[in-house]
Amino acid sequence: MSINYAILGLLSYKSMSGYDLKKIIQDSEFMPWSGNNNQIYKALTELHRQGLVTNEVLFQESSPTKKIYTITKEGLAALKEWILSPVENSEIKKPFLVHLAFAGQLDRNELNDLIDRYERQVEIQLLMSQNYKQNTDFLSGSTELEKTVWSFIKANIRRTYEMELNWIKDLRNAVANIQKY
Amino acid sequence: MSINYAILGLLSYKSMSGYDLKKIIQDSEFMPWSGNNNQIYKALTELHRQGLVTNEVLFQESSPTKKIYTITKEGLAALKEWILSPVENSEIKKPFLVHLAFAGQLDRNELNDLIDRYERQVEIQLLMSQNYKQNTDFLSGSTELEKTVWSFIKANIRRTYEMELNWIKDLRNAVANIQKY
DNA sequence: TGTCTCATGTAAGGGGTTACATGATTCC
DNA sequence: GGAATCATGTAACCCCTTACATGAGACA
Repeated sequence: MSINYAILGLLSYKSMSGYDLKKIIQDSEFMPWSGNNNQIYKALTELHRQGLVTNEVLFQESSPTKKIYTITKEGLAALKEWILSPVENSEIKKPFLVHLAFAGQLDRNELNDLIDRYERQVEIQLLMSQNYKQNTDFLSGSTELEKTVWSFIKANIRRTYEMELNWIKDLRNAVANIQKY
Repeated sequence: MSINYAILGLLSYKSMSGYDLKKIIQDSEFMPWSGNNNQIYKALTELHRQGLVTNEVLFQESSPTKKIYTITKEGLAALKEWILSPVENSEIKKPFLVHLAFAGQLDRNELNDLIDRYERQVEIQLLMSQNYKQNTDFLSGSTELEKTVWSFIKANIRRTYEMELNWIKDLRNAVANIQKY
């Protein structure tokens, strides 16, 4: 899954600059790219070379010149083809599970502390994902279908954190009920 | 989070060769490394250089010579320090969510098909994670604490897939109830 | 005065991936 | 005869990350 298709997808909603794309991708929780300059500007150069986007240079007073990118009909076709192509498997990295796997090295207090710290970490992530007022309202605003899928994307993230919090509580109880250490 | 600590952790359970470590890491669902040769053998060379492991060369008839790695007391100290160090945030990459974000490009049938295919994909992943008889029984076998944490690691993965399947069902219902496309 | 935002781009380095290399034994 | 397992290692490549570079205006 290349960032190029995510960029095409965002441009299918609205024409915008590399800088705008960068902010959206960086702030998004479900797009798995950091959105650093190198990625964005290299991707846009490549998409332009392939004729999937065009750009219009916009001179501004009191701000740097920017390039507004617009998706072409070839770009829309490539986007649709990609959306329907096989979906890569999810990748889930939870460093906590690796720490936990070797909890045999810890005493009771140290393990409880590790679990407590992880719980607070996940609570913070859940709060941030809920409080986050996206500057991407235009992305979820147009049709009823689009509103639905974007709300479900948010719900997917929220449920992931909620599941994790429930699991942590069960883990803590199970650990507390162990007699011998 | 470096693979080096995962290797130290595995060696804290049992001394073994790079080849053994490779198989365990490749087969494990929660250790986020592919476990290719380059990673494993480079990590072992580095751990050896740092004095965190020692190795013993073992000549065999009818099999290649192998090196059995054993964790040192410095290695155990480094491992424990790492387990108690701050846990990195989880990273969750779900390419399906990116496809879904641009579902506005699809008609009803195409979207339903996309959802159905993802559901089957997750069902298969859930089945594989359940049916998987680990050759790492020795890892979960020693103390009650270790048995508990390893069963919770498995449960975490299982619950992740179950949550996803529930979410897919809700998504399908919500999409079906949309009148206008 | 220093930091933030806007705006685009480059350079260096680190980590990961696949593929190559060897060679005996076992299984189909 | 061909593939898989055991076993260790190297080489080339790609992607991603951080940091550098420029420069004006706004805000504290």
